[in-house]
Amino acid sequence: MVCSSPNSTIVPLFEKMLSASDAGRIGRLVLPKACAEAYFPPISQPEGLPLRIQDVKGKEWMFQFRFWPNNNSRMYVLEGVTPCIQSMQLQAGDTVTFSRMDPEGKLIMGFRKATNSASLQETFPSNMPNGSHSSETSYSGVYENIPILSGYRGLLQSQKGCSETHLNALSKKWNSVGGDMDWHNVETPESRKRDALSLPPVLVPEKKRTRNIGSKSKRLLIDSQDALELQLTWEEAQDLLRPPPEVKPSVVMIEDHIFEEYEEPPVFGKKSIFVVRSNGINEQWAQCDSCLKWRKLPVDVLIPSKWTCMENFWDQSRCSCAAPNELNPRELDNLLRMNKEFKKQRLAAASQRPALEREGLDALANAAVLGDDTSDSGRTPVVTTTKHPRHRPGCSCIVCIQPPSGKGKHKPSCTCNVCLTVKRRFKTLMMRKKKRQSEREAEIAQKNQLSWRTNDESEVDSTTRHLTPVDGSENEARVPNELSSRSQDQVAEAAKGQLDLNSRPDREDMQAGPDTLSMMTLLEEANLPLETYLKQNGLSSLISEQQTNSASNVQPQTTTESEGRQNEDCCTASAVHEQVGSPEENSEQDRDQNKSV
DNA sequence: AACCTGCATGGAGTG
DNA sequence: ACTCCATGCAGGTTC
Repeated sequence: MVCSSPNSTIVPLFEKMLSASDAGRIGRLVLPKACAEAYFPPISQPEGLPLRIQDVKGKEWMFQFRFWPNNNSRMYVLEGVTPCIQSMQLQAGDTVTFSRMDPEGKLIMGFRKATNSASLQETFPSNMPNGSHSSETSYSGVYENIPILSGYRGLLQSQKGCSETHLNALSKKWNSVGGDMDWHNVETPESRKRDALSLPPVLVPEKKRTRNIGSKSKRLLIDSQDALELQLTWEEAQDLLRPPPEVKPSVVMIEDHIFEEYEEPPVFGKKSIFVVRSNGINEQWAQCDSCLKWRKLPVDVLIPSKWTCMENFWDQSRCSCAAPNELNPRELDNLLRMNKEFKKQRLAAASQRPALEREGLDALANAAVLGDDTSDSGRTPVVTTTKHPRHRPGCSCIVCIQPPSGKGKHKPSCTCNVCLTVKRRFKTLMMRKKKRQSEREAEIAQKNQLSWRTNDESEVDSTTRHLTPVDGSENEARVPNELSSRSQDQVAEAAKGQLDLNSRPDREDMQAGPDTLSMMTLLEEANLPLETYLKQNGLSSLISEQQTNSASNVQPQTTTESEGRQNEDCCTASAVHEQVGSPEENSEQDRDQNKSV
């Protein structure tokens, strides 16, 4: 098991699905070029250099990181991986992940078995002190996959082959509306058990299929609308996940948040409908599998996938299929209609989310959907709070507490999670805007300087310099510090207050360069007056609050720190998002330099 | 013969 | 047209 000092953070770098040849006996793991160049030490000789990588059990492996010249390019490989692959019992189709422990810069290798419920058994380094965990159980690991597919066809595509995997990793690990327990899933006998219980690994007996598996997740494109539907289907599936009966979770307290950890995989429960009566009373309705009558249940009960009136322990008068239906046809119709309507609206809203909200305001949009839905209230407005697994009326997570359609009665001084998040995210937007401006200014200044500066290499800025390929000997000497120095640069960058607290690392468009549409949209949004923004998001009640606050500009660092504690969904991921930005850019610079040399 | 090493080839995706 | 990368394969080395 990987252990780190309390001040260490584990930064997911990239992941690679093992091809047949990667997992084969040759012992060569082909690395995505961009990832190798961005995250591993630069090498200028084909021989490369030895790389020490620790696996999740704490075992250290020494691989040869090298490249082959190939078509005027390079093909990066890790040699000698066979023992490690075997140790992890990996095969073609499984995924290995590479992370870095900062500030030591130690490389860490994890893996994920290829199954249909992949992230359930993700095995990652534990002990991520600065990482974020939400209050969800490990079931949310499944949910974590959803954003990856959520309407961003480009997400699984290559972004120069690198961030594809990176994003994937980040989004799985650190994106977090639903929380993140992947990091909990350290290799344990229990997780092994989970492996055994999960769906079988993708079979890869034939060459053709092997190619498909190996042929990069980036090629598994998915149409955005399909993805949305898939997401909803997934979400619906999450509603059905229940803790296994008779299994007591172990409760862990981390930074005042209670985490329930289950050793056993979830079981499927029965779909039920939640209703809030006009008098404010919550109800849960479920349908008997035998007589198909609907029965009212206490809101907090979880029923198994097969459920009949006989098991209606909460209402003795209706614990038999012979008992009359509690709902008249009209009520039932209304109930079902509302539920259907809700789903439809959720789909529509998801596909029309504005760019700004894509930035990370999904939760707010969901709130709007919920609100619209309730506004369409019949006698029995349906308020489904099951935004992710096991959410029920009364749940106080950030998703469930959102005000209906933003028409909430939140006061300017409200300090609820939603209000804080909205305020904070607005501040982030403003910070970004400022950052862009200062960058532009710096750029102009730099251009001016270049006009009189010579091309003396000693004047190349450190970021560029440390990524410039050097000769082998220098390479070797630099190895131990290379990664950590990079990470320190990144940390320093983050410390300058350039964290994007709104970042959704799972969204490729946010990871792409500043010239992407979404970034432009973001900037445009940032240029909007706050009032406009708040109104757009139905949070006009916050306007006055913001006006009060705008005078006192919050220190970025402070924001970041408090963010980490307050908000489980964006801080860490955002930090990483920013962090990876530079290596990637640097990598590009590096490559350009290579060509020019 | 089996394994290792380095390069070549070609499918697939991108711009 | 170009890049990436999975995999093939020839030649060398080791058992």
